[in-house]
Amino acid sequence: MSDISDIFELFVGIINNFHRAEISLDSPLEKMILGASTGKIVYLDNRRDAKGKYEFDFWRDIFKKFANYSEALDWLKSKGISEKMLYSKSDQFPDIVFKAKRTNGGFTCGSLLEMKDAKGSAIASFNSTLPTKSKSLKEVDIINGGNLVSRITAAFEEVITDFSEFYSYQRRCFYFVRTNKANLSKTKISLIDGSFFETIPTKELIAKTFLSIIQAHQEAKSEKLSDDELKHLESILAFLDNHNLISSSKHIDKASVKPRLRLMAEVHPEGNPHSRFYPEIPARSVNFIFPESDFSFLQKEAQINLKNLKQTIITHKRNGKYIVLQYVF
DNA sequence: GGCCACAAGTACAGTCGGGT
DNA sequence: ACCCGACTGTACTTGTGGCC
Repeated sequence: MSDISDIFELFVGIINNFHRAEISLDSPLEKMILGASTGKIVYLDNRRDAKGKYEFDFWRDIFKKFANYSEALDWLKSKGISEKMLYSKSDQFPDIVFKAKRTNGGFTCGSLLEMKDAKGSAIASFNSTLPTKSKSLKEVDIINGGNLVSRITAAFEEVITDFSEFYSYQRRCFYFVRTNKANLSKTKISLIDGSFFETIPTKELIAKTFLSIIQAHQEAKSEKLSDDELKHLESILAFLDNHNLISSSKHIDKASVKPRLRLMAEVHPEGNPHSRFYPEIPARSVNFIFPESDFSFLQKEAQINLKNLKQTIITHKRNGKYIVLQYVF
């Protein structure tokens, strides 16, 4: 499993900015992230607001390398990035890709980050991407049904050799989640390791979803499928692992409308660290939640100033223990 | 202990806008 | 122009805590 030191640094940066009162519990999540992580972002989904609202020019370092704007633009165009894309909001997964570091064997760091902001106490639904503990850029492209994210990331990383290794490198996923943003006495903010939401593999989750639809029909019609038929179905449904192919609208012969399946996921309270299942996470707190298996990393980072942070442990019903670094207002 | 009011959770549909 | 994902809004259902 790759190093999470960059995500830890991001968290420390966010806490420091809270301390300096540069941000508060109701600041935009993007402002919190962008203000704490300069120079390590190699894909940013909302380049428009970053520049317009948070004084963060995603392309600044690229432009610095060229004598003038048009030279930079020519280079970007050669990488498949049009002028129109520079400061747009692409609405793709993820919100942010962090820079991967090279090791002698391959890569480390380079995590993916997705933000979820909700007025109520439930985590905003996952619209198109089922949450997982890790994904490669290749998988990201499949989810998005295009290669915009990997194109921009690759341009930033200046990958020339070993692209396929870079492309299939498994990056850890983190979720920056706020709940109750409308009520500051209840607000909770957490940077959460993706494994918290992945208790069974996505492929299995999709297969079981369709199986459950079939079973619901069995019950509704009170017609039983045989065990053999169900087993056969299960093995067929195991093919359905490509989210993009499921959710794209379907051209059906002779039909004048195109059915469009939307795979959305809503977080069960047991999988929501901000729910009553986890009283260790109080209102008005900012948390970093990561698996116990990363504890050795924490010890390595112990020299970093942690004096304002409380350290506790929560137990996920299915995934075991998670360490929580916590700042409470 | 049961009822009620409100909060939390669930399940959708509708809208908007970016990318191709 | 078309395709599709993110975001928004809301109605309905379930859970909970206070009160009689």
